[in-house]
Amino acid sequence: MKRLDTETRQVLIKQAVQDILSTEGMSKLSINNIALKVGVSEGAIYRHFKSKKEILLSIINDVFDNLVIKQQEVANSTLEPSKKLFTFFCKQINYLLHNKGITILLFSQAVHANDSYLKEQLLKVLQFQKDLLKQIVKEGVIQGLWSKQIDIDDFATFYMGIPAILNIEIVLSKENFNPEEFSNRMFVLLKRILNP
Amino acid sequence: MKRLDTETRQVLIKQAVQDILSTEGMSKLSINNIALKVGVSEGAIYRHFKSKKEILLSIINDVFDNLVIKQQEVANSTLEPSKKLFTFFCKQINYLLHNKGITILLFSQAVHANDSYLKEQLLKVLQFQKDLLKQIVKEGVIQGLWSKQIDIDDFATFYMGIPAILNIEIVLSKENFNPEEFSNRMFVLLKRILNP
DNA sequence: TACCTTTATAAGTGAACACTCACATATATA
DNA sequence: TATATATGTGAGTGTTCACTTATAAAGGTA
Repeated sequence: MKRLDTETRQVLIKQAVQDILSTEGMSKLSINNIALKVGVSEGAIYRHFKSKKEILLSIINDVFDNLVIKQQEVANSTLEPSKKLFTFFCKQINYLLHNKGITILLFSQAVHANDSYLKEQLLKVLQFQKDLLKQIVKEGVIQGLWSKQIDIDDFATFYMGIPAILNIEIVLSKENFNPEEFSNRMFVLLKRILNP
Repeated sequence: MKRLDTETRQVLIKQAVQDILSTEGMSKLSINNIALKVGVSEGAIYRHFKSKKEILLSIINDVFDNLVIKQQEVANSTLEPSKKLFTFFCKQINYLLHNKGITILLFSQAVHANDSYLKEQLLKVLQFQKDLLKQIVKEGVIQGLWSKQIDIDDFATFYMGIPAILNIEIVLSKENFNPEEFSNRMFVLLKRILNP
């Protein structure tokens, strides 16, 4: 068997996990199945991660680095709020669609997880995103772009329903699903709420 | 051990399942745990349901009889569309809050389930509700109550995000969560989309 | 070349899982 | 009271699970 250093193996293991999640689902995510997909023995998995939980935590960390931080950059940028919101939204939808395994992990495991620390970390990602969104909307309202009447927290809660429902739509995996179109259509509805 | 007829036992078993789901979560839903909660042996469970899957299917059937049919009555009633929508929405939120176990089952197991028939049945409930909602909105639009510009299917997709996100909020189980208020707040946002 | 660290495997461990079955007995009916 | 049936138990089944361990050997370094 070809030998690879831990860092390379870790990446391959996490890719296998995402692959299994998006094609076979949460219930098929066993160490045995991961090992099969990577092409090594079960024991080899434990050479690079100390437990199954550690693999999932590492993936959540990647979501933070690869998505949430990027969204934070958008929120803190000098773009006008309307453009910010759209970019923020698109980044999220695109990420979810190109990382279906992670989506299932985020929105299903947050509920299903029996480990409280893992659940906590998953919910932290969702909460962080919600807070960034509130920051953007607040700015738009202050600038007089959007209605002062809407409750920003309610809007943010409402907004988070879109990725949540997208998760279900991904599982339904409709053949004729167009992510670009989905983003635009949902954004139209979001704007209808915000507009004065 | 006190003996009860199958129908009574089935109800008790299903209650135990919902109880476990809402307090311990999906991962603790084992036959052993159900039997413990009911106060019988594992074998006794199989006297009344032929498999674990059959228990879940029976519960989904109850959701149809106790919620979806009631929502259909609302949709087909002579109430004005705005009142229909509010009643429809409240029935759903109330049901979800008083049957937290079922909510977790609907929105998490639909994604997590490895059994395709079970998944299908869960998604059928969600689809049926979505169709009823579209019927109500269509009526309101035709009557000129709501904007002709909104895409009814998009609105229905958007709407389904609310119970999906409520599911996550239920798991977070915030102490100061007020269902009545939540319903009203979310409904305000829904109306903002619909209004011309 | 000899040696050492890292990466791998194969064969385990015990626990949990859904589910079965021989057998027991409460309860309804004859 | 005798009998049949429905409801219960407890000790199994085989499978899968996450994880461990003894051992091997690849690959870099001396």
